[in-house]
Amino acid sequence: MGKSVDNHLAEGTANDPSSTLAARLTDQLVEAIVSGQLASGEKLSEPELAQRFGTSRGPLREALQRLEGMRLVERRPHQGARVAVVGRRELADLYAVREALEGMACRLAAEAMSDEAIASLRRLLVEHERLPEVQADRSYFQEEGYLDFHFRVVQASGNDELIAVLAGQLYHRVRLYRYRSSHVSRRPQRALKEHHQILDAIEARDGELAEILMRRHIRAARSSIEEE
Amino acid sequence: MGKSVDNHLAEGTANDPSSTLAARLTDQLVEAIVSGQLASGEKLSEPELAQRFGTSRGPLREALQRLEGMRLVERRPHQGARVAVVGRRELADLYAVREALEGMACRLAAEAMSDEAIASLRRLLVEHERLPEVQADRSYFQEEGYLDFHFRVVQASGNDELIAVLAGQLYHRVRLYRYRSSHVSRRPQRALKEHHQILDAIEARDGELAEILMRRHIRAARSSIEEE
DNA sequence: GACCCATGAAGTGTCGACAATCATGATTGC
DNA sequence: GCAATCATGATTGTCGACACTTCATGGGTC
Repeated sequence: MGKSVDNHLAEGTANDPSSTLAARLTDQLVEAIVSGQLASGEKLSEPELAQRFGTSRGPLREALQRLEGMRLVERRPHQGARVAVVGRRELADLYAVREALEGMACRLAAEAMSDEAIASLRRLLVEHERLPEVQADRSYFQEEGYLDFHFRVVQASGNDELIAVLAGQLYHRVRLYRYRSSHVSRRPQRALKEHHQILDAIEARDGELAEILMRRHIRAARSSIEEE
Repeated sequence: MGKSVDNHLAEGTANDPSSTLAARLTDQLVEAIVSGQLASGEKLSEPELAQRFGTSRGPLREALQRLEGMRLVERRPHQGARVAVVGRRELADLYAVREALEGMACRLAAEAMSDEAIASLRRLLVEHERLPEVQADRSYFQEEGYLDFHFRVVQASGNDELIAVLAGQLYHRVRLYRYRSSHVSRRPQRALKEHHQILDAIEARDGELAEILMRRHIRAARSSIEEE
């Protein structure tokens, strides 16, 4: 999963025995949903899932609750949980919000990001460039590397509310759509180039430009998806 | 609580017997936290709270989980839950995000809001004007009426992701700060006037202006708080 | 006197069982 | 034959009890 490039989004406390069972279950369910193993819109039976993951309904319900918080599942009283459906409509809304928030994140990151963090992120982009999928202009590392860049920029903004909203909710739903529709960017090299440009602006401490570039980058990605 | 002006934020399924116990508990806890009955940073003991609300730990844990989703409490494994602390730093971050998102909401609302909804919101503002606290320029209806306006504009945007982020998380944290610090706006009449101006721009279908006015409105509120 | 370790209590995490609710299909009445 | 009603099964919501972790207290040692 993590491959050679470390992935900051997926897999949190997956195999940490000191943590709680509910937390591990949450990670497993996120993976199962995002990977399409649990289909979009599918009904999630508590007894069945509990048995499948070898646990009782208690921690499983807690995990479902957390997934509801991430808006990966929808629960209705006395009716159970279903995997969220992220269609074109939802994705358009999602990207509109991303544009506003990540543009702002870029502006802040241009002021707050440390030189070391910038250098580290640059190395990550270079690593991505060497990936065979990208070289062949096929896909951008399952889109996970793509989100990893965005994640780091958002973290560098230093605004905890912003980080919570994007990393805690929106990115999960983006991942849900990407996998479900087996989406592969048709413009990996182009996207990677744009990432470099954005990082250039951040490095030059030009927040205004960084915001403009990021907003355009997200709009382009959105168009690319909508044209499919 | 609701008073004569209906409040769309507080009190969801509070006394709906058909709903689940956990849902009602959630509403009660939100009220208790936002009203300061449960102090900021206070440790929340599950057995104690369960007894106080006359229920078992099961539904109570579920309610705490939901509060964690709203970021009103923070839970740590094997250590329990504490009421979230929203200080000046957090509030500044919060308002920065609000500025970006609600500005966007205004732009969308200018396109999507129905004439009836505009008229209804206008009536709400006129009602607010007649409140004695506002007339005396003392406070703007416990700040709840204030948020109610913002809530309606956001809903009118039609962007479900936006609505979920603002109404599901950010507004709760704003409320937490406002009550905790027994905050009362020192500029209710001014704020109300700005609300009218924003609605004017929406009514004129001028999204660009509506966004500018909303952003300035939120910046002004933020300054007003920071100067206290 | 200070530091470390053991012991106890309190609290959280997990489990299995019961009760209430909803969905499905058969039955009855028109 | 069709619609409404009722019974049945399964699932969700709730509860009480047990196991494990954490924190505080007290005793012992250096």
